[in-house]
Amino acid sequence: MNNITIVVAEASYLIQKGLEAVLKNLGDNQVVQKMDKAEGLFESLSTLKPNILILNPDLFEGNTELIKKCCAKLKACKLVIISNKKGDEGKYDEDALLHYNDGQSKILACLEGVKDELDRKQKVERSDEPISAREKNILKHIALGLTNKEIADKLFISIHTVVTHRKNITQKLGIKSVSGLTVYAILNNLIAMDEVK
Amino acid sequence: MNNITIVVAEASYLIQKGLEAVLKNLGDNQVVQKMDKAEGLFESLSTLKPNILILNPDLFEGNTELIKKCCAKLKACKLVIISNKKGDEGKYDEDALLHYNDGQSKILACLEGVKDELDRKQKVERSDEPISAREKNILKHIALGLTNKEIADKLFISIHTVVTHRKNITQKLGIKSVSGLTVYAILNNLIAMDEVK
DNA sequence: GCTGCAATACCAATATGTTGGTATTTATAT
DNA sequence: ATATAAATACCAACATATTGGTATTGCAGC
Repeated sequence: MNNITIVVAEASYLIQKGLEAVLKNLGDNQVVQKMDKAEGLFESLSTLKPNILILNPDLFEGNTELIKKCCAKLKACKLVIISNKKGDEGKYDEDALLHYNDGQSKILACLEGVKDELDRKQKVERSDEPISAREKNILKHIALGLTNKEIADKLFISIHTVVTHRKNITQKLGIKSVSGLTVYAILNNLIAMDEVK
Repeated sequence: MNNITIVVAEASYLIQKGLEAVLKNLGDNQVVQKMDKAEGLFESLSTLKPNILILNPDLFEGNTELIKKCCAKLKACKLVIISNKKGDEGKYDEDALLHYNDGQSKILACLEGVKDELDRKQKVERSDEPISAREKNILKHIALGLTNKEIADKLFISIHTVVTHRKNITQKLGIKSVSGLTVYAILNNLIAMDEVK
C-alpha cells in the first residue's frame, strides 16, 4: 500500500474538511495541501507532486485552459473536479466529477474509483490478510479485556504463545491499539459490547 | 464542559463530513446522527435529544413550518441552519446561519458561538456526572487508542497529569481494561467506532 | 517429499501502563 | 472565609505490552 498524496483546491471550508475526512477514511491517503484560491496552485503542484488534485473550476472562474495546464503539469496526477454548479456534465471526465450535493454512495464510489485506478497504475497489490481461527480467539480475549497471562491460563498455552499470536494479529490487521482491536472485534462479531469487563 | 450531542440533517455528504470534522476539532462534541433526508428526523430528535441540530431547510423544501416544529420539539436544542442558497438572509437567525461557500473564519466563529452559548446554559445543570468533563476528554483519547504520551502532547499537559486523570477515571468507573473503557466511551457517545485507529 | 502455514514456545530489550502516594493552584459552593 | 473539587505535576516501584528475533511440530496442498 503506497501513500497517496492529495491537493485540494476548493473555496468552501466545509467541503474542504468533508473531502479531507472522507479521504482519511479511504485508506493510506494524505491531504498535503488545501487552498481556497488559485494563486500558488501551480507552484504547489510542482513542489508537492501530489497523486490526486481535487479542484473546483470556480477557482479559475471556469477557464478550462488553466485546468488543462494543471493536468499537463503532472503525469502521475489524477484530476477530480468538485463543483457547485449544474451543467458541468460533459465538460469533464464523468468518472471523476463530483457535486456539492452528491450523497455518500456517489462520493465514495468516485473517490474509491480514482484511488483504485491509481493503485492499479502503481502496481500496488493489496492482499486481504485474514487472521486464523486461533488468532480470532486470542483477539476475542484481548477485546474482552484479559491480559496476556490471563489468556494463556484460560487457553492452557504459554504466555509466549499469546504474545506471538498478538504480534501476528496486530501485524496482519495493522491495528496496534487495544481500543482499535476492541472495535474490530465488535464490528466482526467476535464479541458483544456487554461482554466486556 | 459537558459533552454536546449534535444531529446533522444535510443532504450533501461532503458538507456532512466537513461539519463533522470541524465540530470534532471544536472540543467535546459528538455528532450522534447524520441524516440526508427529512424522514425520521422528528423521531431522532425525540430519542436522541441532541443539544444542537444543524439543518438544511432544503430537506423540507423550504417549508418553514416544519422547521419551527423542530424547534418546538426540544427546548435545550440550538438550531443551526446550513444552506446552499442565496437569499436566506433574514429568514433565519443570522448568528446561526451558514452557507456552503463560507470560509473558515465564518464557519468557526458561528459554531464556536453556538457552542459557547450552550456551555453557558449547561454550566448550571450538571451534577450527577460520574466523571468530570476533562476526564471524559481524556477517556475519549484513551478509547481512540492514543498512548498517555500522545494524549499529553495533544492536550499540552504533562504525562503525569494524564496518568492521574486515568487513575481517577478507572477508579470512578470501576473499569480497568482499555477495551472496557473503549466500550464505555462508545456507549456514552464519547467516540464513534469508526474514529478508532 | 517438499513447501508453506498455523500453532506452539522461548528470549531479551524496550516501551508503556498501573498504583499509591504528595502537592499546588484555581474556581465554586456553603 | 473556608471547605471542596478539579486540573495540574511529580516520584517510585511494579506490571504488562511491544517488538524482533529463533525454533519445533503437525498438517494440507502440490
